[in-house]
Amino acid sequence: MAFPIGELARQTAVKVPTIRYYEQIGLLPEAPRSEGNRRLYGSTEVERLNFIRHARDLGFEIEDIRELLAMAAQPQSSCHQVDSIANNHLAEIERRIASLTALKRELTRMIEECGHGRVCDCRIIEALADHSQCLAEH
Amino acid sequence: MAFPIGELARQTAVKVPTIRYYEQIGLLPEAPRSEGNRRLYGSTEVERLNFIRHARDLGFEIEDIRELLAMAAQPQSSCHQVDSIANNHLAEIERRIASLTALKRELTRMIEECGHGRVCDCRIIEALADHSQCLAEH
DNA sequence: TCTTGCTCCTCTAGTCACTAGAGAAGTTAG
DNA sequence: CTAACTTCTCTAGTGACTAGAGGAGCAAGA
Repeated sequence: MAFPIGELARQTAVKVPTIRYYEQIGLLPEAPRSEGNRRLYGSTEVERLNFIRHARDLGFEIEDIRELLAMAAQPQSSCHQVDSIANNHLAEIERRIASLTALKRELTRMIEECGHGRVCDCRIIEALADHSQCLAEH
Repeated sequence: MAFPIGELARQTAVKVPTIRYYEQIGLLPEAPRSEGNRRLYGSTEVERLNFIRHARDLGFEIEDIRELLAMAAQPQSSCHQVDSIANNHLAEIERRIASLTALKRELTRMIEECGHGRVCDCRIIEALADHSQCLAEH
């Protein structure tokens, strides 16, 4: 029933030091200890840690996850707040995609214009140096 | 001709503590000082800092910028390395866009399935909790 | 000349989410 | 009994800044 931290790490694909870190910041409750002072876990912790890992994979921040866990613990309450966290996160992701796409366009253009010659003619260096080329102005 | 750090900050839109930080890590050379120990700058520093800021805006890491600056200082050498840094960076950006797009898809699906009712029926919480829904399996 | 308010100085510590490493102690297999 | 492995605690490092304390310089107005 009870297994040590390495086994929990294997079952959830979360590294051992990360699990200890999550305990330290209170994302996981303090684990009961064996006689030899090792942390002991059960299936509840596997579930909780999987929840955390999945949310992290999706890019949620630790504080978001803290809130999501608190809400998941109150199944009778409205999921309006859950929805709002997820929607905020989606908006943030969309912002990041848009900004990265703009960067990609600019970089691609810079690279295409580079004649692969000497640095003194390099369009990449030039584009970076030239104040007037900054992203804000596109 | 020579102006203080605040003026450099204004001209380049880089914050004062950031400029001092760049000097500390050697991205900017140590500035000469006035009698009252204030850093003094000229147009050379404006150009260098604009280059740095633009590269940072484009998402280049400090170490990349260090290399780009070193190359820009040798205008007779080949720009092959410049091209390679830019291309690596472009590939990294494309990876990030792809990964964010996958997250967006997953999040959108989760949000759409959420019936906006109680937490006990919330598809978002469920999707996060459910081990089998993890991204790796898509 | 004095004061007010701004800018600047150095230094330390905090952010986020871990990751690395040291040194000691418990556990398991042969 | 020993060797190899896992676990323990603790500290410090990562990247790229940001915040704050406490003190000094400087420019303009009364």
